[in-house]
Amino acid sequence: MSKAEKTKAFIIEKTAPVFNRKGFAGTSLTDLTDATGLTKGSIYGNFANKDEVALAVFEHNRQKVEQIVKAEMSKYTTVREQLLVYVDVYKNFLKYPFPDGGCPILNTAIEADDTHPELKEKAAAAMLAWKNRIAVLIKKGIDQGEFTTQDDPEQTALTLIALLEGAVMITKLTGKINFRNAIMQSVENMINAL
Amino acid sequence: MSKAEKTKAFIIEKTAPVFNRKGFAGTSLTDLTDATGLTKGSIYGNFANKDEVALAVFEHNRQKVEQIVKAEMSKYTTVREQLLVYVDVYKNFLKYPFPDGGCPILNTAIEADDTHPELKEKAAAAMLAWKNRIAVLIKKGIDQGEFTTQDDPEQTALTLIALLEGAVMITKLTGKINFRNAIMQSVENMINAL
DNA sequence: TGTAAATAATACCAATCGGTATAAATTTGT
DNA sequence: ACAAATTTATACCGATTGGTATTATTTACA
Repeated sequence: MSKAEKTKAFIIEKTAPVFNRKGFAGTSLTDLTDATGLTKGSIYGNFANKDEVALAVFEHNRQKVEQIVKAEMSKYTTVREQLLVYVDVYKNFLKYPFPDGGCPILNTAIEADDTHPELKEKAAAAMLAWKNRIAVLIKKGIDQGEFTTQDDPEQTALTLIALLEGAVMITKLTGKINFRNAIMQSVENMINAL
Repeated sequence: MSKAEKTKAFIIEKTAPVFNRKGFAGTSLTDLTDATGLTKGSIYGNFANKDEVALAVFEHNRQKVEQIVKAEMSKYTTVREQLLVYVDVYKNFLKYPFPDGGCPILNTAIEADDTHPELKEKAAAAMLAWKNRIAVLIKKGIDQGEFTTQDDPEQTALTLIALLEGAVMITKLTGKINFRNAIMQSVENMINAL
């Protein structure tokens, strides 16, 4: 890992929480220099522009969530237990190195959908991959005889994601942890009914 | 309605879609003058600053959604039909004068939660009011014997909102209308199971 | 270790940011 | 219709925006 690669990774790591909290438009180059302690010249020596930093940061945050879920899932064998990992991670995200500022897909989706095509595309791809991963898992559960549900796996996957992201949004907005617990209870019921 | 009041309403109406699409940080004063055809002086003669315009715009967009739902609900008598109005409105929002840029509560929640306390507070209040309205409606359904569910009305209300907002987010991000239909089917099933 | 190449810091750029003082134009109440 | 009050437009402010050319420093390789 060369010096440049290290610095690049350093910039991404330090600015990730800023972008995820303030959004792309709300994050200035001064925010980036403040967060890293580096100068503008140094940042622009490693990235072409603000967009490139933001895209790399999104990727970084996305992978962070993916890794947490993957690591937790590997602890379990049944599909049901593995699906319930999402409930645990999104309910107790403080336990994990979850990205500061909340779910990056949700944050990016809302800000970028009308303003930043490149970021929107990245978030959309991440969303589709997420949906497919869950749908495949549910299909596996059905094929293996663990689930008896007649519902379409894709519909269930999308419903699950909507609930998780909705819960994150409502909880961050209102500050009511009970609200998250209530919604997560619904998710749990849904998974247990499969 | 004085001239000033008319202009104020005009500014709010014309800038509402801009704020709802671009967000607070992403909307500049130039955006406001472009959208209205007015000058900076004129806008600042009616509002103290950008924040005041944004707060008034949020209120405007919020009321727009509220009025649509209220008007639709008045067409029905059973609680179940009234709850299903949410499915119809959020599924076929193009049929209605729904705010350009999507659900203002969702948009404001995501952008303002870490950046703009005043806007966050407004969005949080709107969210709580929304949740209470649905919970009261469900309780009414139970008391009148229309619903037989044992579930906590507040939990159901929160789950419903999470699903609606999650569906909006996923659909806007991916552009897949089928995704919205799938999630809305789940909402419908949930309401019909009450 | 010396040197070429890559990286980082400095200093600067035009453009735009939110905001305001003042002047012009338009309402408003009489 | 007229004067007073209000509303709108003009012209400007300092600060900050994203970005860059140049200089200084460090790294990497022979």
